[in-house]
Amino acid sequence: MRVRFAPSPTGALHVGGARTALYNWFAARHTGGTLVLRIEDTDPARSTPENVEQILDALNWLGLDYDEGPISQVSRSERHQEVLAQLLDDGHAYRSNATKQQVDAYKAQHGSERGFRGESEASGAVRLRVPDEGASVVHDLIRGDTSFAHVHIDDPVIARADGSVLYNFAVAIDDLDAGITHVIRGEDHLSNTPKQLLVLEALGAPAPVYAHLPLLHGQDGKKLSKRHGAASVQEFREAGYLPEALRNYLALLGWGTDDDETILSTEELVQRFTIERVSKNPARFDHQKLRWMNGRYMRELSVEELTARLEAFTGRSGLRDAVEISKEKIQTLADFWPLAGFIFDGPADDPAAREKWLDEEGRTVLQDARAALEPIDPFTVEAVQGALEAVVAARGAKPRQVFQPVRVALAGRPVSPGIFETLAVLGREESLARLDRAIGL
RNA sequence: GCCGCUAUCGUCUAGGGGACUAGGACGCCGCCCUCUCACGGCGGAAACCGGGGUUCGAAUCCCCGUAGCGGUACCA
Repeated sequence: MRVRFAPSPTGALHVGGARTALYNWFAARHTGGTLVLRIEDTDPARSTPENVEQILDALNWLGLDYDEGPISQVSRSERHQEVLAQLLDDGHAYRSNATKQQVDAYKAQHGSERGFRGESEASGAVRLRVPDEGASVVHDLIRGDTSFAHVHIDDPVIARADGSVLYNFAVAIDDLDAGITHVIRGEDHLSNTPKQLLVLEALGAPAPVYAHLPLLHGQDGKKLSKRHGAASVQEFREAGYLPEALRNYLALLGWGTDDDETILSTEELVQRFTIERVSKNPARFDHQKLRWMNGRYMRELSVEELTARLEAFTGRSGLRDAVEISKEKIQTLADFWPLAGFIFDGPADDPAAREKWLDEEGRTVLQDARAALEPIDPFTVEAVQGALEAVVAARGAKPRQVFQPVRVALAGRPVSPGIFETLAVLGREESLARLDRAIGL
């Protein structure tokens, strides 16, 4: 099996494109086949080298490698011109100066039962001659056979007047030359497939097998875009998601196993993936489920590994102890600093929390707590826990009436990792200093 | 408008004629655990788009309708 991922460098790699890349990668790795990366840059107005770089970067971060490429589509223009000349020569294509208005007028005149057919002229854009009779059938592994009657298809422009080729032509030639056996791409390409089939047929060349993936939508059912929050792979990376979690989530958007397993490692995904099991209906992207899944993946990492990722993500070092006591409470890498940053940068400033927990009574609690903690050595989780529980007992208070003021004194906010663990990580000196500062307020 | 694709809980899905009082996951609700927030455990509410067929029997097959989406570019 030879498959390809062929993004157009007109912007960042979006999750829809990433999902397409992932499925191609699964198909190739599952069968021991080959994945070709091709950059569809035939639109000079929208394609930039920066975007190519960004796409390559995103694929790399996602952990998707390829066996051939990246090859630029424009780099193959010599070959494209050769085929174009051949089609012009043997009458499968012709030049035409017909404008959009003329095409519309033609169709208005002939009704819906007749696609546009132009006259051969000496100059102009190149159009492919579509037969009046018959139909092109797309053989699709996901959708079965879909038939498109030729009478409904306009003679498509396959090259601009300046000679540069267009997508529906280039894609057919490039897939053919690359020996692509299975074209796995988004469903938005299904309706244009007969035009590509017609190019191949004019050449007497064989067609690949297709697999048109259902599209991805935002939570509102509309096409996924910026309005839905993160939409590009880069944005998910910056939002603190793990590539392995994103792979798992994306894999399940349009594909599932017969036993409906949810957490599947990349190895399992490769082993179990088959195109035939891809769903036919469009899927909505659910950030909440991704978040949940990302949390699962983070908790499965060792403290060492998670620390390494968090240090890379935050650009800080010495995070290990803080990571260890925060691990169960965060779902993304970005959640860490808001939760545990106070350990390094000092208490956060939360007036509402101070007002609620560091009132007159709260400060007497802190004095008791300070007195109980002061003599402790070594300053371990067990030791501080014993000391604070003794304070609770001595005051006849509810546990939270003691723990919350201490928490706010240390963290500045009412939410933090476990209070005993936090004390132990901060150490005796720093803990007492923070209590003193809060008492003095 | 025309052409095409699709249609199971709010969302992702399992299901491919009888195993369906329709299963799982996220989310939601309740309870438990508990120093906050989480994590974890237990329980609950929640769906076969509508109408015709085919069949002894339809979520599963066919047709029509409806809805959503895609295409209809000298974009990809």
